[in-house]
Amino acid sequence: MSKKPTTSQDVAKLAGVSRTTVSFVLNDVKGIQISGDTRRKVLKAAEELKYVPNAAAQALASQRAKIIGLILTRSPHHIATDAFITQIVNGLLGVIHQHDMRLLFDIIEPEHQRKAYLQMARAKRIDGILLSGPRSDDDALKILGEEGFPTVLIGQLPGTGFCSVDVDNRAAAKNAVTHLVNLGHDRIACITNAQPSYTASADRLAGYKDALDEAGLHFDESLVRYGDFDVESGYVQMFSLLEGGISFTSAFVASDTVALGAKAAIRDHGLNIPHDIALVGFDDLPFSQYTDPPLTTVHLPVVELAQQGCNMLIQILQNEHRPSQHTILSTKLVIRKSCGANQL
Amino acid sequence: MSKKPTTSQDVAKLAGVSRTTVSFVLNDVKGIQISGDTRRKVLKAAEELKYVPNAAAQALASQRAKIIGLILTRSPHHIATDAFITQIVNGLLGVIHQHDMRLLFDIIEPEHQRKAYLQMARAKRIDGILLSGPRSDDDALKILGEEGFPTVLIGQLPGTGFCSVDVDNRAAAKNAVTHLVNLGHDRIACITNAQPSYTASADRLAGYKDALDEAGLHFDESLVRYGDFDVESGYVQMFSLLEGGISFTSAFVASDTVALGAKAAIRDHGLNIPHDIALVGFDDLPFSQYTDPPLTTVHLPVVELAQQGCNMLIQILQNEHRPSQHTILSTKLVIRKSCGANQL
DNA sequence: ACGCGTTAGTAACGCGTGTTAGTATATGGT
DNA sequence: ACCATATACTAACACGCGTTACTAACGCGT
Repeated sequence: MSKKPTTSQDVAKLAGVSRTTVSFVLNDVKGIQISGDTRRKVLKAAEELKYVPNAAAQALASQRAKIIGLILTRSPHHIATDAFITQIVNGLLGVIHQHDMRLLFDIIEPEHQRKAYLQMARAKRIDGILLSGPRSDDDALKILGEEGFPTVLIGQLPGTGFCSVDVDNRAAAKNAVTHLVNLGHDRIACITNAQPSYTASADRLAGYKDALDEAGLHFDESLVRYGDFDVESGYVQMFSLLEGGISFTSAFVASDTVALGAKAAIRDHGLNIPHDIALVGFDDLPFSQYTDPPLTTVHLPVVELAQQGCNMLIQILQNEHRPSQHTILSTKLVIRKSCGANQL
Repeated sequence: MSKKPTTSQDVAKLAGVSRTTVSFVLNDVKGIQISGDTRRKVLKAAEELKYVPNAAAQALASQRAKIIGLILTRSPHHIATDAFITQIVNGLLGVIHQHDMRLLFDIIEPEHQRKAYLQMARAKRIDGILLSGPRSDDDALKILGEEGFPTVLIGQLPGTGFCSVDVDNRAAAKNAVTHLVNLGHDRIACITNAQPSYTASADRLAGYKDALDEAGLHFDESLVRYGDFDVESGYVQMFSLLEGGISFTSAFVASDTVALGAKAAIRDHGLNIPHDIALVGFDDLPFSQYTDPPLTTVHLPVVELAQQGCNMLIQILQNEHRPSQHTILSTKLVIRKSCGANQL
């Protein structure tokens, strides 16, 4: 059967030193003198016994779990089609591994178990939290802030003291819509990526309005629909627009995933992209350049967002000071064929 | 600043009982008699102090971390476009939450840090491992088996004693290719989802051969290409086929992601799907029904795979016995338009 | 011989919880 | 009146490690 795992005591015994010395050597503690001779003995013994320190004991003694938590606050249904997660996790793991930490991943439904990540924080199961998709009506998050728990938002929550990493959704959206304006469109529909309680969603819609304003175009409420993260919502909302009786020649869809659904609806109406309706998305998901026609969209530096957010968090964990930093990464409009600009 | 977190000792003091009693009450220990009166006192005190047990201390004392690890053994590059992860995680979290556990997520590059998850297991950072994409040349995995660490594979590794959850890739591929045969195709190309060292990839290719055999068709090596998880590889390999000089009227691409790239290559050659080339994919990713034309593909019950795998793992963790169980879930061919069967 | 700093190492406590073995009080049977 | 048994709780140890405070030995100048 499975014998007892080896402890640092075993290593100490084999090396002929005290457990303290083993700890000093293996952790390479500064300001402590250990002769090269015993150092080698300890390392050899540890190697021989294949010693791996017990994570729980280490965490308990050192008060650091060496785990950071990535929390998404969306319903599982919305997550299912979210192509970001993969990229976020990817960016994160790179940084996390560098610091010899691990990633605890969880999805919290805003309605149900809002306090789940509060628990994890209080239980010290995780040293810090990276929270994607923060919502203003999240009181667990508020408490986290009051208790001073190391937290970094991917996204933003104005008026709170949280560190955050984000893009300028509003400016990016404005830029995308202006591109359509410049192509001669004056009736531009809009489908958001989500309900407006998500700040990113509200900001992108605001950017859409900004572009219309600047172009002197009338903002028509009946050309606006609210997506809900997933492909179906894009299909449904675009369908609704097309049946709405209000004509339009182009659409800004604030999410590539939602745009995929919108595209299908346009096709099912026998219309051509970009000839009948020019389409611009948002996010630049991995598959977006392979749709037919390839989707013009706003490139979101997701991997960098995750990396910088993670670096910020780790910095907070190391120094105790926390300057309430806000980083804004830049986006870029990627012009492909769905907008009609690259026709030939 | 942040005051000291409350311990069970604090709860005990406030409730006027011993720490032991607090533990008994909060853990609802069976076979121990506690009067309803003190039980209430303890619960009230815990509530009042917002007591949350320290995870590390619990883990150390109980020898159970209440964390299960999801390990993917692929390079980050391959992960980036993997649309499965989201679904796997989703299925997993549902089950994990039911058991009051958490998910540690990690991606291990086979080349570099193969032993990383061995470490996590030995450190008892995780109670069990769910491993997706097992490879036969993974010696860390072998050791895990020898040490009897609770492990469930999503996928298969014949000849080892690991529990596993999988689909019958071979039969599913055969079924998909037979569908093309029945539509009258006799020159059917094949692009695999990955290198053949991944068992799933080899199995799907074998299924392709099976279908040809059964139909009395000649297996032509020059109609086979090897994909590499991502969209680009599909583009490149389909390009190679089209330039190969060997004519074919249909293709079985053993991954929807790879098929997306293949589709783009076909389009860039000015060919029509399904008229010139009928296409069948594999996986049924969320976006596959929204491609143009919608992709005929083999539906993989990813969420169920994750759920059943997780249940299996938790069962192993609870009972000590481990029957080396293998579950095979069924797939289903989803016929859309890319194969040409639903033309009208 | 003595004092003093430096080097090399250790004993012992604390982290916060689970759990076993044991104690004190009430209950019931003869 | 006496023992046996159930009830309701607690003292004390264990989990494995980090870390502080302490000691022993050694060198070196006076």
